[in-house]
Amino acid sequence: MKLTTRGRYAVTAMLDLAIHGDRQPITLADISQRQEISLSYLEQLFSKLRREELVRSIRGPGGGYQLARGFETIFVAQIIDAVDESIDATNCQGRGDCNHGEVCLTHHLWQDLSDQIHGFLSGISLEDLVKRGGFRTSSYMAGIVDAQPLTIRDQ
Amino acid sequence: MKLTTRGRYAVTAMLDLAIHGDRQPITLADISQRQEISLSYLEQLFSKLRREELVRSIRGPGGGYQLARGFETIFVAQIIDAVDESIDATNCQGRGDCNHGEVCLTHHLWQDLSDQIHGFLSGISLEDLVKRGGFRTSSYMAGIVDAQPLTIRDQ
DNA sequence: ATAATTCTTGACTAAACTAGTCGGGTATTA
DNA sequence: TAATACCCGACTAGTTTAGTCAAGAATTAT
Repeated sequence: MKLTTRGRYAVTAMLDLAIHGDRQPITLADISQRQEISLSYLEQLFSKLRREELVRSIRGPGGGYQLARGFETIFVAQIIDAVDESIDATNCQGRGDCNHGEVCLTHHLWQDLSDQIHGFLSGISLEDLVKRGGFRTSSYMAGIVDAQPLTIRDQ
Repeated sequence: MKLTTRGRYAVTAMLDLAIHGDRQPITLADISQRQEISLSYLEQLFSKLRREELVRSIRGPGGGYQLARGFETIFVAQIIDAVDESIDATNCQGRGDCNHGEVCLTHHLWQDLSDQIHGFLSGISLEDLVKRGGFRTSSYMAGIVDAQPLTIRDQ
């Protein structure tokens, strides 16, 4: 798993679909305008989302994209996994040869963290996001105060 | 907050200090050999760790680095914050102007995730890591099976 | 003193990645 | 047959990562 702006874009776009796409298909041009994401970039993302069967595409005039299944069965972790393909595992690749052929000192720590994050994001569906208007469990202000850039890279 | 291999290196190096440095100072050359991290790269990292007063340095022969305080009071989140300075908040910078001047659809979601991760890593001290030999709470095999690269970027 | 050791600092770099553009497709509908 | 909208691959500027290199300053041992 991996999480960059790309993943955020994908989740945002999927959420847009979930909100607006209950009847007719939604064009990427619409999503592009509403969410301020470049159209070409959206095309790249949706190519992956379609391959992972999270969305369905309909070509031609009146076409666009739809969720491939109910929004209560699509989870944030799945969306992120679809677009942020986790190419290389920099150090030990999940196997414990990070340090002189043995497991490195902090291997388990990152493993735990990985589990933690994956678990968290696997528990949040598009339905949750739609219904809670963004899924903040605690107060709004707490979020603003605590706001900081956040990045986690690699296995 | 931000988490890359740099953060992992830093935590690994600090853990090495916690394990080996209870009496005399430890040289970066030692850590470099034991943990297979480039010496020059370690120098960069420890420069930051020292500025954040997580370690103390002693120059000259017999010198090296020591933890600046007890290992039960140094937490993983602090180490990562020290080396992975979170320069830019790509989209809304923590303020809610991500989308047309309003908060973007998934703002709260990433906020929650950020809190989640920070909370998790703020609860783990070097002492925890030393005593549990890597801090795996669940079974070892579960970790191996679930092993995947993992990356989270930005606010 | 002076040599060896070890930290200290800054400039530089190859490789990778991100976010995005561009151009040319193909399917479908009006 | 023209317009719409998805589809796909190649290309790119900018940033970041992980690392090298070189010079210097403090401290200890001889």
